[in-house]
Amino acid sequence: METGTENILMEAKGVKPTSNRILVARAMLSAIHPVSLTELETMLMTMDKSSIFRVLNLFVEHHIVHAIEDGSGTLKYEICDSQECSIADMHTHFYCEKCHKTFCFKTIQIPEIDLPEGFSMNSVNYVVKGICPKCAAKE
Amino acid sequence: METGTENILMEAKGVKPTSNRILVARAMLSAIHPVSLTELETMLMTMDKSSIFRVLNLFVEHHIVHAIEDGSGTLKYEICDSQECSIADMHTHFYCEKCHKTFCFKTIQIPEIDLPEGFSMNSVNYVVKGICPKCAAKE
DNA sequence: CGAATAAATGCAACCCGGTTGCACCGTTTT
DNA sequence: AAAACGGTGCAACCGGGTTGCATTTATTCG
Repeated sequence: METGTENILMEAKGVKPTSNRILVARAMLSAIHPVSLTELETMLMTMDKSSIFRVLNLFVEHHIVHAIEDGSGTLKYEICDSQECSIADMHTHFYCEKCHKTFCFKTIQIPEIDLPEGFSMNSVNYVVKGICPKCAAKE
Repeated sequence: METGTENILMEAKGVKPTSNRILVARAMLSAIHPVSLTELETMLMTMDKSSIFRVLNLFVEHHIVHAIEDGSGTLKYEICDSQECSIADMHTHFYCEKCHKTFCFKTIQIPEIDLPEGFSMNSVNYVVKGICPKCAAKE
């Protein structure tokens, strides 16, 4: 298999690029919206759900992808833009309640807040729910 | 049964205060943290899970309570403070990854963002994940 | 190189939160 | 009092997520 962006991503984070992992990474890179486990399952019919699940978890641990809770009830995943994928890199998401798609507002940073004394932050999730332009037009 | 805060809440929103609904409302008022369906189930052992579920959904529809996705995978519910419970009233939440409790930062408003053209907002969810003071001290 | 070891994968089964269909029961209406 | 309606409990279901285990694939080491 040819070495592509995927492998660079993984090797940079110390993850061995197995063929399955490359498949998952490619599928995610080709997706426009953040994808769910189930979506990946249908995209990668050669792979078992549990394998995809484990690859995703591995990726999350190694900050190759991050998980988004968009309020649909199912987790969505997307490739981290930056090497760090720290809180400052996290962006806002939008969940359309009509078409059930999740949008990334990559240009909109999550506004920071001051936590009360003693609380320490690991991650932030900022999701706006509403209607996307396409669905609004369909009315 | 004595008329209390619960009934006023419900009647103000046009919801008939049945005994079960009063039970759910009381349980939620007595809780410190936002509660899940399962937690309510153990608090109200006389009620069936599906009944609690339906009461919660009814309350959400009538803006008596709102649902929070704290990233634990299970929905949490809490009584709305204000009559309106509009976006401006929504506050920030904190999910402790150690003790799995959800905290309300009622004083911290969710910072607003400008959505791209065409997107309309119905609700916002802002959740910070990390470690709470109690769990940090236990180390 | 080939055996021993470790890692990755597929399969099947499971868990659990959420949800629904349906029958029953209590309340309201006429 | 009968009919209509809403609320409730029960049981069953659904689907996302997760795990145990056996098998395959890759890696290490003699």
